[in-house]
Amino acid sequence: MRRDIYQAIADPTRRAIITLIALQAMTPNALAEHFDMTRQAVSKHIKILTECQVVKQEQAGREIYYKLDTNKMKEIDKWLEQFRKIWESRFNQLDNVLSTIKKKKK
Amino acid sequence: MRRDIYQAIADPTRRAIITLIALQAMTPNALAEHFDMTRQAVSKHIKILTECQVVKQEQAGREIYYKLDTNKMKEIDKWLEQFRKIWESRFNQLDNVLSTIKKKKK
DNA sequence: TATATTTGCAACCAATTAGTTTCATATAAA
DNA sequence: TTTATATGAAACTAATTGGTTGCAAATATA
Repeated sequence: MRRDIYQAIADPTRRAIITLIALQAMTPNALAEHFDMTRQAVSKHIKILTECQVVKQEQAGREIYYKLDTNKMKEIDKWLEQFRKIWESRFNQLDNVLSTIKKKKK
Repeated sequence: MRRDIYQAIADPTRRAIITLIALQAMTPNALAEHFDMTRQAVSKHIKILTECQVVKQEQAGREIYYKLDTNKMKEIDKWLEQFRKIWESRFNQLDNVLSTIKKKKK
């Protein structure tokens, strides 16, 4: 099983979970209310996010609050760095201008 | 079939392809030489990247040069924006300091 | 023209994924 | 103590994924 941050964010439900807990720590039950699937399905996503170290947990009695661990998100940001240089370059912008002109001519 | 940028970058081979063509446009055959799999397998990855609009192609006789279209990469960057605010915040940094102290105590 | 090269596509297959239902355990509340 | 609630884990399933081989079409080269 591949368990990395890229695989973690590949699923739309997991991305939604990440966004939700980024705003505020939540229990699996509270999270599940936001989705049209069983609590167990959501829990499986949480498990994957935990394995990928995208979330941290905090036990409070029988409840478990999940919150975001931003370190792995930074990893994606770091990977994007190499492309940022390209899309910020003048050459690339010129390329975009040219393709816009092409589209207008059609 | 889900075909979005997040699914596109989920596979390590596809991420490698993206990095390679970001440096210079390449044909499928040239790309395939970098991987330990058949040319057809690489071509299938290229097809997915095309469907996700991560790559653009340029025909040159019977050869097809694939190059990166950075627009979709920007989309990831945009999604990360909401978390950037968190990991750059003082509160989060304090949180990291505290967890570092905890680890040291162990 | 005959042959070689570059490419995409279809059929197939094993492993993985994302969901389900069922169940066990731990904690809280009556 | 009994009952309700919160959670995780296991077993199962259908769909998807990532690879393979084989083939057809288009273009280049001898």
